[in-house]
Amino acid sequence: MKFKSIKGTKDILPDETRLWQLVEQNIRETMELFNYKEIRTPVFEETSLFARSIGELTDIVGKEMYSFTDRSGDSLTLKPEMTASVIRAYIQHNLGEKLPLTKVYYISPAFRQERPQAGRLRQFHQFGAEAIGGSNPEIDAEIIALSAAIYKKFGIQEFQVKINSVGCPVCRNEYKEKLKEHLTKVSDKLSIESQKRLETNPMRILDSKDENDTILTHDAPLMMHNLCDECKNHFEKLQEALNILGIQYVVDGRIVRGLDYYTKTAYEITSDELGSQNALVGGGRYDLLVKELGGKSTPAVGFAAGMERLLMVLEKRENMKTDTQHPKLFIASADELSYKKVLSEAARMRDAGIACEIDWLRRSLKAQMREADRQQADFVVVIGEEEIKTNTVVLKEMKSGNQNKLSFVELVNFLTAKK
RNA sequence: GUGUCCAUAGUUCAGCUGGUUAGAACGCCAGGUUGUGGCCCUGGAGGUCGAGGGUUCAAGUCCCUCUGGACACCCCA
Repeated sequence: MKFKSIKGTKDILPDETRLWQLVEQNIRETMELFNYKEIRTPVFEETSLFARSIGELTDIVGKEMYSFTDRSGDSLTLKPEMTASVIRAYIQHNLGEKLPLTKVYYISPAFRQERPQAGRLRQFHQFGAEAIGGSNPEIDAEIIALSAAIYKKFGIQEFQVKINSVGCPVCRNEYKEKLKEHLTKVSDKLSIESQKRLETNPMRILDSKDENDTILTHDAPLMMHNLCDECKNHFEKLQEALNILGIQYVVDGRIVRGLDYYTKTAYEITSDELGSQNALVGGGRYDLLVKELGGKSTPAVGFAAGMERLLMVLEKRENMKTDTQHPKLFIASADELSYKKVLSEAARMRDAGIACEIDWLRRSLKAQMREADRQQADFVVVIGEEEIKTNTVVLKEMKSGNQNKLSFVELVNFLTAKK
């Protein structure tokens, strides 16, 4: 085969789009229930936007982003996530001046050049929300509640909300030293991967998948036990708010974030029904990002979730039957001469807002009936010499097989009433 | 980036230790009373056996490389 979709990308075929539309619609409804408004940003941005937000040090930049140079020599990047783009738009359009608290949501493709595996593609789709301009822990709780509400709307109950606090620059730096000191004592017993992490990102050792690492770090200090007064208070108030909102959660001190702009609340929603990549949602507070990207210091909190992962969970339950798109009426022609009348009737139906289909391949009547059945048309009319002469049609209801005679005018009225 | 497994019709798969024109089911097309679908019956189309090299008298079947897929590690914005 000459052309194939790029590694790690997928076509969403006509048989699948109905489900996607339904899922998107449910996400929108829930977002709007919480009064978040949709924002759409371009698929590509200046590379430096992401380099800046992610931090040039990590090997994400350059290694896992789709970056390219355009003809004017500018380095551009297909967005690997939405938050940076949303914040860029927030700053660029001074959204904070119109509204002290900006609440936006998105559904968007994103691109990362990683090795594909279960729940991981190179072009994937994210939905998420950001609340920009508020520092109160109740907003963090709302974001968590909103993300959980979306899964509940789909009837998914089997997920875990795990919360943690990653502190702020003040308490986190102190904590990092303490952690490093602790881990260095057992460094020779850690996995090779974790020994490397001790240099690059010691907090990641806490969520290592190596069982032995987990045992070795069972008494390691956790950020949540080393918070400054302000962060500690925020974390307590968050839990209070979650209790009021009736959100089931567990505190998991091993949830970490790799980037410095994250502050205080960090949370994940995970599912056992996914593979190794078991996170449905990742989110939290990022009070330092707006300023980092050139805006004025503005607190913000948000979440991002994977569409494909949501669909993976949905596909495991059979109750997700979607009503397939189908024409209301199929107009068959009995003979070659009547084809013109079929065309004009189809146009008349569509003008009247009645979804209709005809046979474009000039097949036999039998084949047309088969086609009407396959298309799941509710009704079929056959137009031939007789019908044209008498100005009537026989309307067949496919489900029952019943047929009755109508004039062309009555046909439109009948079907309009059936809409 | 690393590892394991995999790659045959549109789809799901069969093809034994290498041996004549590569099969099945479903799907698709056409017929089975000349103006009526589903079920059933009959027939048909459709495959450079992922690509390229090699071993052999002979390769879908063995070997190598590449590409792609699945899963895990890594990474995780």
